[in-house]
Amino acid sequence: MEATAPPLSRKAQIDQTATALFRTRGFAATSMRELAEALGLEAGSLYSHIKSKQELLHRICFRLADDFFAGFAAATQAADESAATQLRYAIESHVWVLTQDVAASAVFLHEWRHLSEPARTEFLALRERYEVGFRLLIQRGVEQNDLRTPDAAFATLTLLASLNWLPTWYKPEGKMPPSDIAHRLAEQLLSGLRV
Amino acid sequence: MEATAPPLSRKAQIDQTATALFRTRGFAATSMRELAEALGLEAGSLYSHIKSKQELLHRICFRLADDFFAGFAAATQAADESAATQLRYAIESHVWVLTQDVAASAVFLHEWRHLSEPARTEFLALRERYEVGFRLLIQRGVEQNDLRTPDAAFATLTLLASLNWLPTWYKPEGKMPPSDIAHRLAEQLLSGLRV
DNA sequence: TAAGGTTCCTAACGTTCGTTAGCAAGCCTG
DNA sequence: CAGGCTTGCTAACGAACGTTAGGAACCTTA
Repeated sequence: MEATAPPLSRKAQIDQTATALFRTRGFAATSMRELAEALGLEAGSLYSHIKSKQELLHRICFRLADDFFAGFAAATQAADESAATQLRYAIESHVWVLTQDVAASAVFLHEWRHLSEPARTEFLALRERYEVGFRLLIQRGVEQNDLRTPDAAFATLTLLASLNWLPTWYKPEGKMPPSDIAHRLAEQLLSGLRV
Repeated sequence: MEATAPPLSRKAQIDQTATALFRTRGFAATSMRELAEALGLEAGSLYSHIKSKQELLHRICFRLADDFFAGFAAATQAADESAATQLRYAIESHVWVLTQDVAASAVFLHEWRHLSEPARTEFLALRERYEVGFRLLIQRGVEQNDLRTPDAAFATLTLLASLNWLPTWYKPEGKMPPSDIAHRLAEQLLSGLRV
């Protein structure tokens, strides 16, 4: 546990404020003047720290992509675990990353379309690769008779959909800690509703 | 089956094109000049048919809200059905509305935040009311021992999340007809993945 | 004390934005 | 054929946009 968080660099403060604004207002509807005012600056001053508005979005999106991949790699590195168990770990890791920075997650999930090329194409390729990781886990789980689904690709999409809706309702100050949320989500998605 | 669709009024054409642009570009990032060009018009000409850009978004969002409520009402009117069965019908209705106009659905789900007040607040109230409808079905299903979940509110959110992700990947020209998608989604969400 | 980096300012640039005004051609209805 | 509705144009409005230039404080390090 850290006693006090180290003071954020000015650049990090800008990233953080931009993330919050991009989340609530959307990237296109957030002006640099709004962002500057939220930081107590004039608009032009921002450009002593950043190169462009686009750079802000790029950093937010790709930093989170890194986090998701790192978490997935850690969740699936234990080769002696069953695919179903690895899937549970991957789900919990995904939820963990989402809850660690809900604002950045929301931007990651909804504002990537405003990335300019070639970043946008690169981003989509990363997302596709991440989804494939989940799909392979589900397929292996089916082969090992631990999971059951008529269509692994279909199941993957709905599973990630359920997880990715979380930033729209999750409040960090809520009663349920992220670990509980992760566990409950994994349980429900793996077990369904039916008796 | 209709032999030929009636020609769309100019206003309806504008709505349709605006929906497609709002979906792919986002509301804020779509200019009236872009919209006009997609229709083969000059920007000023649009205002012979509509009052404002905001009006376009308003009509798209609230028309779809009407469709969702109408479908839900039809799905749950048979009082002799169990809650679990009504839930299945409601899921299938939801998927049906989504697939009938994927572009409008995507706008409905992602661009409502750009509604100006008081429309935005009104919209959120409608969405809340809709979610309550689903939550009550799940709760009744649990009471009737047809469904099982530790937290009905939680289950409702993940269920709608799975459904609402559909417009991001559904292609109308795909092989799977909407009725199959609806059935499969309902099956998976009610049964889960586990053997 | 000198040098260099960090931080922020004012002022302005060219562009694009949503929207309006005024006008005109074509159409259906009487 | 007259009236009005639909449809579309050109031209322009004030405002807001992202970004840049040039300068001035301040802090740290040599």
